[in-house]
Amino acid sequence: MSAAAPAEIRLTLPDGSQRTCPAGSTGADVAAAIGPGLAKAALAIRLDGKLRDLSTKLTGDARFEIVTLKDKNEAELLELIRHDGAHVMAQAVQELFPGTQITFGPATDDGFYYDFVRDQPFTPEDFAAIEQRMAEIVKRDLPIKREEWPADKAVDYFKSIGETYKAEWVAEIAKRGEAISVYRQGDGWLDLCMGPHMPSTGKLPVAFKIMKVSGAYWRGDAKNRQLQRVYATAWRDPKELAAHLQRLEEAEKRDHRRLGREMGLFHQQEEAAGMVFWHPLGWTLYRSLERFMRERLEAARYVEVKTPQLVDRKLWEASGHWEKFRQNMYIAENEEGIRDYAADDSERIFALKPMNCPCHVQIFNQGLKSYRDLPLRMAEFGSCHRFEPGGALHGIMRVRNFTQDDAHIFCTEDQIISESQAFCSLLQSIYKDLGFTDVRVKFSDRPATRAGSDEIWDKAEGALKEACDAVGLEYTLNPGEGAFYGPKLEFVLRDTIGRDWQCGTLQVDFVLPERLGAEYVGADGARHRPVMLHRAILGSFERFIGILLEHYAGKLPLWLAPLQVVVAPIVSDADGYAQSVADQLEAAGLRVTTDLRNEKINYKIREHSLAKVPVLAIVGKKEAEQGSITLRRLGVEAQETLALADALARLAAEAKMPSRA
RNA sequence: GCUGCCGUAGCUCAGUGGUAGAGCACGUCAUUGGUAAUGACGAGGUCGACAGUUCAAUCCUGUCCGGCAGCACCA
Repeated sequence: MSAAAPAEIRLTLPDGSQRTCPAGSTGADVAAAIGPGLAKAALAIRLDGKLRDLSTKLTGDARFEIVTLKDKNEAELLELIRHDGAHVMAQAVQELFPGTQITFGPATDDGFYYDFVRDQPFTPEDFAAIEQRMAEIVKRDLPIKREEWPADKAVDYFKSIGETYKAEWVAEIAKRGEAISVYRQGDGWLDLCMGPHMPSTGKLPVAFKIMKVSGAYWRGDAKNRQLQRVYATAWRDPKELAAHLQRLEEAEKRDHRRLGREMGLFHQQEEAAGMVFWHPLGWTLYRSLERFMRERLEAARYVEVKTPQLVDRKLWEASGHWEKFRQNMYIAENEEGIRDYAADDSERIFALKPMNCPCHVQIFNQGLKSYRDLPLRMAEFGSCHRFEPGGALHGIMRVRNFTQDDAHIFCTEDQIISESQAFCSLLQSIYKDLGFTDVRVKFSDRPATRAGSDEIWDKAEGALKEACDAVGLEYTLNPGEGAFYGPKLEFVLRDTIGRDWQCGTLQVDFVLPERLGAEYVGADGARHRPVMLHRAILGSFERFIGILLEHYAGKLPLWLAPLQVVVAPIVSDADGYAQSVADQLEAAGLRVTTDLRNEKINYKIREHSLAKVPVLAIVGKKEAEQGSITLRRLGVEAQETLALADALARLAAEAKMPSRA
């Protein structure tokens, strides 16, 4: 501390009041001065809005806040708790399993994990023991103290205790010139950490649970050694923990794989791993979505095409996919001697298309294009095959055969901006109609090695940003993560349990037109390269339907529901009337069936409710006599008896596909 | 692909070194019942595949296939 430091410093508390204390006091001192209750509850302080250790020495005037379990900044508080939790778990594991090395242990959205190095795998049976030891460490109430160490001391220390990964990491931090801080928990155990932390292990709420263990690569690189990642969830109190576990259970109920079975939409089987067998109802849903997309694309002046599944490798060589993407491609080689005729092209090798772009360029290249033809928006619901690694497959969200709502916009450089804007606005309108307003956008800009001049990149990056701004989409930056052929936007939706899935995308491409020789004649009479915008809104029908199912927990909006109405008579005397009601509903454009089985109405309601049929039309003697129907909505006990004509009109209106506003 | 776990009836799951069980679903019969399960009876499985150990394997071992979670990769 410099000699000029004032003897007294002034703290401004959250309520605006001011308080003075001797310079060099700690947060804990101030808390104690305010009151013993607060001193006990204090977990950390906030100095000018920044979270700090309670033991931080106060050296100047500042806005000052004491953080307790009641802190209003829930996210920051939880992170503090979880970060401590990670350390407590690490200590517990090292006490229980000597010889285990520690590496990284950050907080996550619902808890924390820690990556360990240990030859023997952790098993779910170990979880209880670890939890118990953690609770014990909490009970020991070990003081947590920050220490700043010179880098070489830290390297030597971690090496001396066999923590080679920590030593490696310290060396790296030191190289960047950053300070090395360690947090000591009790007398012996310590971990390299930036902090902040709570003052002692006793402050950690015993509201954590170890959830799972899995492999994870050191520094996130598959070439490195695989570590064991132990995940835990952690909360402010046991009630919150219980609520979280409850949420997970609920999420499981809306898992798209489960709903797909319960609703009779699709199935998958090992003879076609990573592919989808769409059942009649599932395919109806698929087609509704397809019809919706087709209408929107037509309104947005796209033209639709269809291109081959199997294409000679020559095209993939020209496009660069053969070199860059071959390990993900299904290659069809001709087996010798299986045909009883001589095939002209038995020597040739074909591959199932993993992407549609090269095929679209082939269409573009037919006939000489003029600048007057641009922008040319070429759409295809293109079925693509990619040999995805087995561990990546996930229901219908990550498959090996999927159908992209793909399109390529061939345009001039000057049109990038307007086309990007038009696309973002189309995308946003479609997401909105499908019920998604919480869309994450990631913007990836120029990577270190890239094609195209800086000038063009400036233009392309600017266009993508402007397009987001124009329709009010906020994005986060992924610096340097763009493709080598151009910058991109990724539109990400989140599934039930918080996993993110990329759906839409917009990519500017300066390279493929070049590689595949696309050109147009400009106003100047000379030939020019068009720019290609690769874009998708749903991403793939398969993934998007999975997201839709989870988003709505199977309770799809009426226009998307594959089976919209089931007409169920209460007694068989009403069968004839039920059939006539169904016929009229069908004539009004609804997807409807009857349930004439000899079952009680309770049974029928239960069954169709479980199958997520949105509307049940119940008819008994009363309805048959009055010419009415009684409607029951999915998940709603209330019923409503309407004149048939009214019901028909109402349901038909409700079942209308959203069209361009 | 990597790590861990898993694969028994259509589904959800018990179970055992001596070739298997429940609930629901399914079929038959009876029941005509006003808003989330009517009852009785019946049929269903080479226990994922292939090898090995064993007198004997659904169970133990190995390999493969598939699934789940995470990592890596990706729409």
